Amino acid sequence: MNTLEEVNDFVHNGHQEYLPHVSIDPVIFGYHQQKLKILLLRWKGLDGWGLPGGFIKRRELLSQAAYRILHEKTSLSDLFLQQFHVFGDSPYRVQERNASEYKEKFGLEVEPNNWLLERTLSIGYFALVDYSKVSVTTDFFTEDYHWFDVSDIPPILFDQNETVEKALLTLRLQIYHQPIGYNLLPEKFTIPEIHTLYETILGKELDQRNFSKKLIALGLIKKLDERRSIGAHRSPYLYQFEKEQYEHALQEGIVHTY
Amino acid sequence: MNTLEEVNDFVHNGHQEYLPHVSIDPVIFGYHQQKLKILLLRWKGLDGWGLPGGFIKRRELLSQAAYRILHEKTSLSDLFLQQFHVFGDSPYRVQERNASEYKEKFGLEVEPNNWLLERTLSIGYFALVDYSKVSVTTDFFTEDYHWFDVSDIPPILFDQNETVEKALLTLRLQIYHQPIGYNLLPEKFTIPEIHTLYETILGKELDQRNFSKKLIALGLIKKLDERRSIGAHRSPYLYQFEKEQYEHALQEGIVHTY
DNA sequence: TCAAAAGTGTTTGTAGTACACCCATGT
DNA sequence: ACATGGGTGTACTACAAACACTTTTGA
Repeated sequence: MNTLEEVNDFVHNGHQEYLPHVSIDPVIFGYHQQKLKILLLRWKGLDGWGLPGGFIKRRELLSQAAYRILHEKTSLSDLFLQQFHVFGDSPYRVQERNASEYKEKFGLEVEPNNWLLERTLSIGYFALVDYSKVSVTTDFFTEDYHWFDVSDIPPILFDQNETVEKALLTLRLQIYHQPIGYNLLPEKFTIPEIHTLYETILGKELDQRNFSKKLIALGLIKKLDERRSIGAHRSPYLYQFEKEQYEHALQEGIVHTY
Repeated sequence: MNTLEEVNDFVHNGHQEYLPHVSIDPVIFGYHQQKLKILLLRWKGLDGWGLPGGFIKRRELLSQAAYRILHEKTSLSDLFLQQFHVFGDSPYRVQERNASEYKEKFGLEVEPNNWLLERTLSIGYFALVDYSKVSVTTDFFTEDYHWFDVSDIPPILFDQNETVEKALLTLRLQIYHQPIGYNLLPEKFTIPEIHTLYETILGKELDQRNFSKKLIALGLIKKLDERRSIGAHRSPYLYQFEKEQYEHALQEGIVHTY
């Protein structure tokens, strides 16, 4: 959606293609330089950062819509994606917006009963992606993007700070019952890397010996016969996830601590 | 919504009061005679059982809408209510319905672009209620109600069997991290009662000694100086939930098994 | 040879699990 | 007195938690 013609078509006829009143707002987590990051877009006119949301097509399955939106923004197709909450309690979201806002901010003429002005519920998804493989696509409404450290998220649009908070909370809870990491790490990784990832997500220190013991005992990872050279230090072994064990644990859940 | 006038107003003008495309579908759990039950309504015309769903008013908070719908159907105000999933993947829900269906089934004339014919996403909530305090209200669309044993749910409307399944799964998972029972049991209850409740929800046997030990150790319940007379047997002690501990555990979560 | 990071085992404590007998009550 | 369900304590086991020193590597 880049030409003015496309944008106008979306604004004036979008309700024929998309369901009004419901949006999908993905919180995209990536991991880079030992920091957990979230991808935000800079919304033109609104002068603020926001989640890379989108709408559901009228004949599209909900889960397909979520994958499509993610793919459109990040060009990724291999990712972990999970619905976590519907947001519909923010006073901001209950109020409908007015047409003059659109005129001012985007320079677009919008009729007073336009579908984009109506109240919208937000379905929150969180995604875990390989930071290095993401290439972000911007469009008419978004002029920039940035990976923000989760410990340093700025005030963002509408009630979306709440969405990010809840996504992080869900991720932290889930890590105790499901393996996480397959989509956040490269195919081959070292123990110190996954160890730091878990510490970063949970925001606390984990004993290195107990941690690796646990992952290996659960059969989630296996040691390879390769090492990574990291300069003036001992070369750590590379590991891979055991795909079958990992999938099984995803399905069945695991009960444990780290 | 009982008079024909009210019904016609809802069908033809409901989209002015309610958000189209989104419904709330509550799975209401009750506990009676050592069985876990779900409340279903008999939908007139559709000739089938279904969840007691409803729509969200345009200026109403999502959580308020859920409470209002529950209250309208059960006349309860003290209950545990929690959102658990949005359903939008059923092929049935993607197809829009046609007007002749309404004519046939309800005897109502409906214009072809009526809001009720459009695709609807369903927000699943589950509720835990005191069976004995529920008094069900039916209306024009619903002619009867029934509490079904969870092990014996009939095929129900649309994709709602999936909704019930997922609600049950969520309940079973949650019972490991949160106390449950406050809304399913009367104020005073015996150990064998709550023990059977947990066995019923989890669908497996729990050692009676370990179970009561655990609940007491967690400080969730306290023994009263009363007993219940149960006929030709030893009278069991009555217990009560420790409200503060219980609330605290609800907030913070508990990590344990039973 | 030094600095920085990786790698590895053992002990201790706690909590889950398994298990069986006596007690109270009404008929 | 008997049938039925209620109530209680202990021993074992497994796993989480705590903890420190040696090895590798490049500068």
